Amino acid sequence: MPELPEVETIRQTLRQLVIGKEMESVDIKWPKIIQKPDDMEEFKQLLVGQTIEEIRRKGKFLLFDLTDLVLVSHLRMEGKYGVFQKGEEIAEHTHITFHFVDGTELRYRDVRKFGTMHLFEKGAELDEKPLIQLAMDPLEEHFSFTLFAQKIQKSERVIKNILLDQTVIAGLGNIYVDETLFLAGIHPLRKGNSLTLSEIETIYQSAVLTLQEAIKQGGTTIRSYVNSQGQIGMFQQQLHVYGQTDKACRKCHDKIVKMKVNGRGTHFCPTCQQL
DNA sequence: ACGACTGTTGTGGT
DNA sequence: AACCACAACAGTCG
Repeated sequence: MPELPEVETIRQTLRQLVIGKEMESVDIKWPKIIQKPDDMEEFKQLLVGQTIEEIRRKGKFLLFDLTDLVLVSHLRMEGKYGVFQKGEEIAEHTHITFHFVDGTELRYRDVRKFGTMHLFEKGAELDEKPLIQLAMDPLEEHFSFTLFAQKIQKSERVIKNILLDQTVIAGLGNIYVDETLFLAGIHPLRKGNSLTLSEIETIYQSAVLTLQEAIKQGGTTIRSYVNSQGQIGMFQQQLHVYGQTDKACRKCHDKIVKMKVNGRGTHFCPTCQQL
């Protein structure tokens, strides 16, 4: 489900609901979500008494800064957070519940159970999986365009695949890669090593614009995404290519085409994005 | 009714 | 290095 704009919206909505809250206990219904530590009892024990001080985001990861620890959470396809009063009805597919001392609780729901959580000592989170290989995300202030361009220009892979690679640029998923390439006017099958510096610059700027606008709209809801307050996103109304198969291109009125690239559905305008 | 497809990522084989 | 098939799951759509 969520790509950078959805995760950022979740971060912003969740912050207001849980900052300053102290955990009393944790319930785990689907242990495989907990990747670190290995022992789920240890995960629970470590969290007791920890207070949520801040929530950060890196790419599609949420980082909960706690008193002494950092909880790194990836929502994969369907992960969601919500805050409830103790005793409120528990929605289906609720797998993890963080009980706070004030009687509220943070619940993690995930229909497909693909999400992951890793718990680290403060400061260690960037030196190990899953964050160690993660590239910078394009909304970071010190994003290195030079490094980004180098990685693209020495690659034989097609640009669609490169942009989905979180070790090259973090935060883009299937929706925003297709939208970024449309805005940039670049065909998804262009090889990395065929792109000029100027084209890569255009791609980077298109990504930033697309992501910033999507965040303004609270993300994209295709079928199930909601933020931490249960609200859907609005950016789906502004999609130019993703999910627009056979519709008229909003720029040139040619038909949007869908094809498979590396197993992923890929949408583009054959007129605006030529090889 | 059933296979194909889905906003993600990791692994193992070639 | 990089692609493919497949895996983890559950729901929806044609």
